[in-house]
Amino acid sequence: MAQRRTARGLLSRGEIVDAALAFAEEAGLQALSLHKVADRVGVRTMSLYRYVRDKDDLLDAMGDAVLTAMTVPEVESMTWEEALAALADAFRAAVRAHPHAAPLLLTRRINAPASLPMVETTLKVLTSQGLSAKEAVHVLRVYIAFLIGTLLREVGTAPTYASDSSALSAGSPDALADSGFPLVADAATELSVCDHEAEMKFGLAMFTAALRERLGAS
Amino acid sequence: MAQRRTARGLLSRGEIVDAALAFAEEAGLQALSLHKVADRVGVRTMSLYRYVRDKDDLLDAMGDAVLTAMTVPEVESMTWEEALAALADAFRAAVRAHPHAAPLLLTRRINAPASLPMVETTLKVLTSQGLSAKEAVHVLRVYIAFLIGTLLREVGTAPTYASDSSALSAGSPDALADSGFPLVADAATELSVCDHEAEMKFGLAMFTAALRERLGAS
DNA sequence: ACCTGAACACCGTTCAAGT
DNA sequence: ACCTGAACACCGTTCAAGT
Repeated sequence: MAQRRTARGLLSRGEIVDAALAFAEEAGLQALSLHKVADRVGVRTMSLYRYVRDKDDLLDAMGDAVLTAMTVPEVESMTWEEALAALADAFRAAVRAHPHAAPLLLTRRINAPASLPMVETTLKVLTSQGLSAKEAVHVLRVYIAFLIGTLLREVGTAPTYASDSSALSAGSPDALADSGFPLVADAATELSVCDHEAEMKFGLAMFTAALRERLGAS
Repeated sequence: MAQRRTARGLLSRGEIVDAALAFAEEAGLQALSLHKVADRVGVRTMSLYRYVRDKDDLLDAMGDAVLTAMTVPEVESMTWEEALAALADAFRAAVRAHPHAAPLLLTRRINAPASLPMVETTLKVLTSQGLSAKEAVHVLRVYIAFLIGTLLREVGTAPTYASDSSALSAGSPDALADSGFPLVADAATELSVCDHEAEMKFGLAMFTAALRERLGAS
């Protein structure tokens, strides 16, 4: 073991985080343990503690890494509508690259510097349209809340991408049709299918419409 | 122990779920274990397995219970704007009643029948304004994504309601001002404060504006 | 039918010890 | 400085056993 280590060079925080991310995508986040990560990295569990304060610290670092890997688009030459769509796309791509790790950045406190490039660019788009810093922050929060809710739904199809089209609520159309709720029954077919990309586009269109009105009013 | 049991009557799934919810609010979700729940209920760990398949099954039941406790408002006499606001309010109240358990219903798959009353009422409001079942489902999903993202932010101030005003991203205004991102620095004050109720209202207003436009167009 | 004792493999984390 | 062995209290879960 010590040999394999020296052969590969020193252990590092980055190597540990990468191993943890790889493990999470293979086996799921619940299966992740420091013991398993250590195994994968070829080291004994306790060695991790030189690079990682905690299991929680590791989880934070994983979320951070996923967010850092996001490529923030160049928005200079775009309309604001295109820019917001491109930002959403880039965020979605980063999340989909690590669906099992995604909850770490979607649900843990985003206090990471890693989120700032995206925030900065979004604020640039919004303020370039005449919003004040204050208004831009409110609009940013609505935008992010929508993105998080939408991506959580997409990625919350937790176990290993079970099926591509997943229900909003109860499983089968039949269960919904027999639920005893007339409008749910009417919409059973629609409710039991979810095209994540289309839903994202639909929501972005609503968001854009609302923002356009707000911009016009100012 | 057996005495205490028979004195109180039989153990039940509901009693276990209630104890688990109470424990989660006191000690946090990460501290929740079947051993601790059993302790609280006055029983040995293994007794729980007669009422609960799994720890996961218990967590599902907890989320379900929180959602079931939601009082769906009577919307008959309201405008659709008021109805959507009342629904959001009711959902928010249910979530805030169990902030530590909230992630269970906000991030786990909502396949629960418990969500159907709220879905039914929302669909009623939307279709009453002339939306087709299909359109109503799309709009519903945007609405729910926004609510989930927003409430997750509010409640994600995880540990025991640490502070009422919480940051979107990096902690202190100072850290944001020194982040090297000019627009983030400009908005540092706004970014470091978050009035959750006001943000919810702001987002609902945007959602309502977008929906109004969509209704007018059809 | 309902609860328990004993036991399992596994977990996060510590501390003192090796090189 | 970096890694490890031994050990800790605690997990989720099982199985066979009590009443």
